[in-house]
Amino acid sequence: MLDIRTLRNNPETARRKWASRGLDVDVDALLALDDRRRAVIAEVETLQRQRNEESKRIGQLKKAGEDADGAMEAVREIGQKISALDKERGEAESRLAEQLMGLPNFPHDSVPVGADESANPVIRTWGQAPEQDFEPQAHWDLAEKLGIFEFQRAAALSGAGFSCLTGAGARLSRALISFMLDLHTTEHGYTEVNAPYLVNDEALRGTGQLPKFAEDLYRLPADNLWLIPTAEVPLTNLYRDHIFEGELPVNLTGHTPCFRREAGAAGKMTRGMNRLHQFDKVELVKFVKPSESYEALETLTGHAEAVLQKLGLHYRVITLCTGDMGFSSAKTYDIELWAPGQQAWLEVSSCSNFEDYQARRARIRYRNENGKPEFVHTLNGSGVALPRLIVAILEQGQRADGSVVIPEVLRPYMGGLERIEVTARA
RNA sequence: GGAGAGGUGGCUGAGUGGUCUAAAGCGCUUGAUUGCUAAUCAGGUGUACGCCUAACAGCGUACCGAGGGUUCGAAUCCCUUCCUCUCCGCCA
Repeated sequence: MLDIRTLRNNPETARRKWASRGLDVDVDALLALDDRRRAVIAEVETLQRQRNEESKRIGQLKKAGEDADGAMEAVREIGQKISALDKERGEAESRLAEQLMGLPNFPHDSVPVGADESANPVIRTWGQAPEQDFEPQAHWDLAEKLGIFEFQRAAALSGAGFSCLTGAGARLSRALISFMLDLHTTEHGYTEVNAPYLVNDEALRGTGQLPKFAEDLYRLPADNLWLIPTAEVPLTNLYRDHIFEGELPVNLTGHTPCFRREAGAAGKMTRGMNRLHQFDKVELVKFVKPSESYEALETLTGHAEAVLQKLGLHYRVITLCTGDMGFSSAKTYDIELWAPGQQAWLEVSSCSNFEDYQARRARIRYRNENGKPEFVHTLNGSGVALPRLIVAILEQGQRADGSVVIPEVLRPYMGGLERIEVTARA
């Protein structure tokens, strides 16, 4: 959520920032609503002051044994005015808050302006495509031969969009989770968190999924809870309503499954493990002072890249343009892995600086140099998502005979296994 | 799931209708004093919003888990709800 005062002070900037995201926002209407809200507040508070003074006087009169009936009647009338105006105040405040909650963050000035993903610049590429003097297979074909996925059986349980890893596939998944968590906790300075997978409305409002994106989420109506679409939600909201007292920066990492309805994904690349309703992910979350957040975004992105570098995987980093950025973000880098079997780049991580947008919604603050509470900046990024990482390991690591080489850093987590062989299926 | 107890300022904890603009203690902080430390004394010590501003200055309003109600007036009475603790039951 943005600060209404920012809009008040710079309405033109606000219009321009939202326009760069393709939104035409009626800023004047918002400001008019804000004017009315403040006028009502001033009126209510004046009346409340009168009531306080008069009530106190009534108490004194009664104590002195004097007649207070007239005064009581007068205060009763004030009270009636207050309740009428107070209702109006509540309406004005909640209407303004709802409207602000529904508006996305401002893009940072360094973000390239563009309409859609075709305007996302590639800012660096790491490694190179493996030399494969054969026609590389897509992972869904490889998986079949390796006997490590059970798509059909998963679909029988839960429908399309669910995967089931078996044998070396399941172990690979577990190995990757351990490897990534170990890396982030021992070399990158993150604290590991094992957080709830079910959260309430308030948590989802804090990070920006609600109220606008309910259709992307799985909901449990009997308990009024939602399945998390990313660990960002529980990890960031761990510090909802908190004031940090000098312990910043705070860095959290955690592995969770993620649940997404993918309501708008019809027709997109959904074969194999490219896009699932449930997948595992290791997430990175940072709480930092505002002055440090853009430096922290570079660091965080580097931590996600380190995972891929240690695994020896070819990837690239792009900057999302204004039209392609997520709702709450001020600046986002996407990391994409090369999938030779599909001749495609697959997004495995999205690293964002939300500035104070989430912090204001979730009321996450710290004490600045003057001891005054101020909103922190929050960041997060996948470090990284499992399915597409496995896709890239399989497709980049495949050999002519269909076997797949396990990256060296993973072997200790795989009981020393060096390759997954085609004969693996029982 | 059943029975009971409880949620008050950074912490402990008083407060059952009108100087509560919340006692006291601890912590923190400023100053004084004693040659250092310590001790003692005096003062200060929350958050949000609004008004006014050069101001993180001043004035005001709200906030005693949350929401609603009664009342001239609510931390205090009533209702709803969330959470915590204890005991019992069930259970990985």
